[in-house]
Amino acid sequence: MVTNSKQTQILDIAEAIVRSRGYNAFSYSDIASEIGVSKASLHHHFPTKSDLGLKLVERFTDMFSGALQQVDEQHSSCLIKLREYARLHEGSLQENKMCLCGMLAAEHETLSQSMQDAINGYFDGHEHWIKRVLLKGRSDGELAFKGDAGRHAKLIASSLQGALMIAKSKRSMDHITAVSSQLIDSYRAI
Amino acid sequence: MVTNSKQTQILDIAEAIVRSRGYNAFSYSDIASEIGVSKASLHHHFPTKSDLGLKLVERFTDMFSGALQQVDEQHSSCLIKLREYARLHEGSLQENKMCLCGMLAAEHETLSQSMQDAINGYFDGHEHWIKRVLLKGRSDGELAFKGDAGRHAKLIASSLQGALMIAKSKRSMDHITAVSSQLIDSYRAI
DNA sequence: GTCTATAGGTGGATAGAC
DNA sequence: GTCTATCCACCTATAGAC
Repeated sequence: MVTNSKQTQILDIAEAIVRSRGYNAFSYSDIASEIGVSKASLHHHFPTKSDLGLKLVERFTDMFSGALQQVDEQHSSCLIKLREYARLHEGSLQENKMCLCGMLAAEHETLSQSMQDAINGYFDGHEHWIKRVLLKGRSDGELAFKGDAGRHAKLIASSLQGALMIAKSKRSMDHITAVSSQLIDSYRAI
Repeated sequence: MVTNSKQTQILDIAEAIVRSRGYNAFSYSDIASEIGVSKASLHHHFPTKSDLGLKLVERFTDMFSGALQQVDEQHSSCLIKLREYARLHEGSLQENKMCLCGMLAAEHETLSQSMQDAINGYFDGHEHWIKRVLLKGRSDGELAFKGDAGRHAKLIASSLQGALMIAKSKRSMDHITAVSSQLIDSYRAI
């Protein structure tokens, strides 16, 4: 895939704004003034705001999938995989940004059906990945937890999304690192 | 405090809209059409949107404090207190609504300073309450967890906020109940 | 692909009559 | 306290020239 530089530039700026202020608080005008083109030009690349929003979600989902694949390739330890998963969220807050899909989940009811579906798909993918890591880690004796792995996966994904939201609101790296490291500690065997 | 019925009515409707669609996706016009008054009348009661928003947060914080106080009075078991805390969040989703302050935390950067401060105060209060319950529960031998109670309090508050957000997005009571009950299981002694 | 111009709508907020 | 009328800024989106 060749990265059309103009579209990429638009998506980059749009993503940054949405992740810090939300979908309903951003406009084509914000992007236009930031990259120095007219609003009409933006409509040439993304006819409607919903088109742009959907691309944002798809690109973010792909990006995160790639990151998780890299984690899978670079680490065999499931404890470390889990820690890397948490760190991906911590990194988000260093730029004072939420997870794109976490932000959009809050605004879910105001979005187009296609965006809603894509967002839910994002979370399903996360739960699936975490569940797989948990099961493998437990059978390896590296992770310890009681009960259904799927429920734990939901808990882990939810914790990090909630932690990001609260930490961003408090502008507190301390909050996200506390939650992140406490979470890992809770699943470490021994 | 006598409840001025008109202001209460306005706040009730505003809260319902914000908790389902968010602060930036709601307008005086939405409230006006729902209760059958003009926008100008609303401005008489709440001069600016930010005034209205601040009252919403203050009222919600008071309401939740009252609920927690009731939990403290009605239950001596810290395990049950914790479960009741989680249930307060589950109840929210039954009307397909987020926690007011969770929703506003996502939109935090777009809000007035006074609203931002009030929202952060809400979360501080929660962490404080949970931490106290955790410490008492552990010393009673009813709850079990390793490490700092403050970090666990942050984890618990974050989990439920995140679970609400994802569950609402998926319209899945299953998601919030899974997280809620898994969370309680994790802190139960034995 | 980019622009100017503009349409058509809605946002929060105010003036002033009743 | 409530209304109508109105202001002005901003929104998403389109038309049509270059």
